[in-house]
Amino acid sequence: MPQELRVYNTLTRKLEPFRPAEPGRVRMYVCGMTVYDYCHIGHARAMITFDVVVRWLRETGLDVTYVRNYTDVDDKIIARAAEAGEDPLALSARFIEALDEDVGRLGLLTPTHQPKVSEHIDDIIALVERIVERGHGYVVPAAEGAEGHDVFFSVRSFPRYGQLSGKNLDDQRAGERVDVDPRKRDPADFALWKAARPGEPSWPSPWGPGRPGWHIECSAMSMRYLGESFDIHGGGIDLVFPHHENEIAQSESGTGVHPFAHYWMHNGHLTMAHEKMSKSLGNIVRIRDILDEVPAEALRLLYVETHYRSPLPYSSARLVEAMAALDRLYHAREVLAEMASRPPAASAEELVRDLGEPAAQLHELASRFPERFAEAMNEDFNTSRAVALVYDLTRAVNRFGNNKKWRKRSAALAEPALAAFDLAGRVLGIGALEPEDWFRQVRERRLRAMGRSEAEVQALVDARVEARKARDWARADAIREELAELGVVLMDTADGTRWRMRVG
RNA sequence: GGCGACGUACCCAAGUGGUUAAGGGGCGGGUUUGCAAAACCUGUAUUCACCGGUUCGAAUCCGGUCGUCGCCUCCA
Repeated sequence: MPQELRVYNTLTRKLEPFRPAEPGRVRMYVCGMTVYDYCHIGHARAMITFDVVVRWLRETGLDVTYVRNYTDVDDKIIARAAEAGEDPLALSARFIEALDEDVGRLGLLTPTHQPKVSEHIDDIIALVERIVERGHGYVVPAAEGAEGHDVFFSVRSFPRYGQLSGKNLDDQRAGERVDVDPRKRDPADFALWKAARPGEPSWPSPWGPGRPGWHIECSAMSMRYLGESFDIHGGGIDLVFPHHENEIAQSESGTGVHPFAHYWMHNGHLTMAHEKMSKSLGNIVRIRDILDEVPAEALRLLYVETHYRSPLPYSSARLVEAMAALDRLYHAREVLAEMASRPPAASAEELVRDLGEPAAQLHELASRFPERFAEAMNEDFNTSRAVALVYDLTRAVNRFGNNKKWRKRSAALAEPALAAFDLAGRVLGIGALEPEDWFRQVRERRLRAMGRSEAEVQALVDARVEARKARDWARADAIREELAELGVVLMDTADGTRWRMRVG
């Protein structure tokens, strides 16, 4: 490894050398989704960000335990279920299924553990009890309409409160926008346990029937699978406050162990026309809808082209650009496949000596790729730089491959280049497909959008081939025009006519 | 009001003290082609929002101005 991995830690606002508590082993928790609706492409950014993090950590040989939860007990779920007249847990189960489907289509790794709140109520109750016993939580009678008691966390009992988000309790204007619950000792106190109202899902507890507050589930579930102190805690930047701040406060108060998590990583938001994309603004694009339009790799590429901490302005035009770039990348992979299919005629060194600059450049870029890639990834997961390396290699391959004779004797040069693409594919999830699979995915989606069938296009292509054989250029060009209107791009090569769908 | 981030070419986006300011898309020119397409070559920022300052040297550090955005309330 050329250099040690450095990670930006929200807690210290600095790049820090990454050193897991147990050498060789990484424990990582990422806040997953509250499952009350279909996931949007902003959620996809968070999931892809941490997917790449896990992939890179594993690539460097670390044994990563990766936990991503489903929050399936929550006020919003209850509200949504009430509207639909559905059981809240049935509703969340439905959206967990949908989420899993999206995750599969995005090509995301399956986390080591995917705990659900509803299956960890005992852990949560036990943690709340510890917090209360240690004097950081207090029990108050339930609000009107509910029976039993609520339990609140006392932020003033935790001196480090505000450390993660850089907030000072005395500077906040709690209560300015929302009325403060008079039962709270401090406006910033938050619920650990909520007494149940009639009809709400509830579990028995020492404080009467109720359910967990919003933040406690992540504390309890991360401890269950990773212990009371672990390496990385991730999530969207919007979770820094209050969610993660509260997680730290309640976790460390309950266990007395510090730190709860060593490295806090937060991904920047996806924005829509300079606006945050969120359910409350109603400007959401669902993952599943986008994946009907473009292959998952296009979305992944769009995401990894920007550093994970920067805001990412989304637009469908950028998705088309990403597809254009992938077309070029897969062209290179086709060239490499052809090169590799021939028996090796010479060593890489001989080829470099005989074929000059294009061979030398290809050899240099391919053989040094792993080290440069590692350098980029080790700098706080600089996928932007890593992607640039892939493009550099892509160009070198295509340049070399423009010489048909060279292709036939250069298996030795193809090998390290293919290994480089494999590495990028494993870690970034781009360029990982077989070229024909990529072109097919684009073709299927575009044809569907145009309402055309492959056979229909093929018939026109065949007709044009006949016209060309007869040297009837006018007819051939007319057919090409017709195909162009369907978004079909033709390529007349020595081996015959091929066609592709235009990406945009 | 508090806290924080950002402003790099036509668009997107790396670079955060010192070789010619990565890379992608687009656009112009060329090679190739029956003509195209694809691919490749080449041109696209003497300059990094603006103004001061520190320094031998700054897109990079400091101060100010303008602008955009986020968090402080549910949010990936």
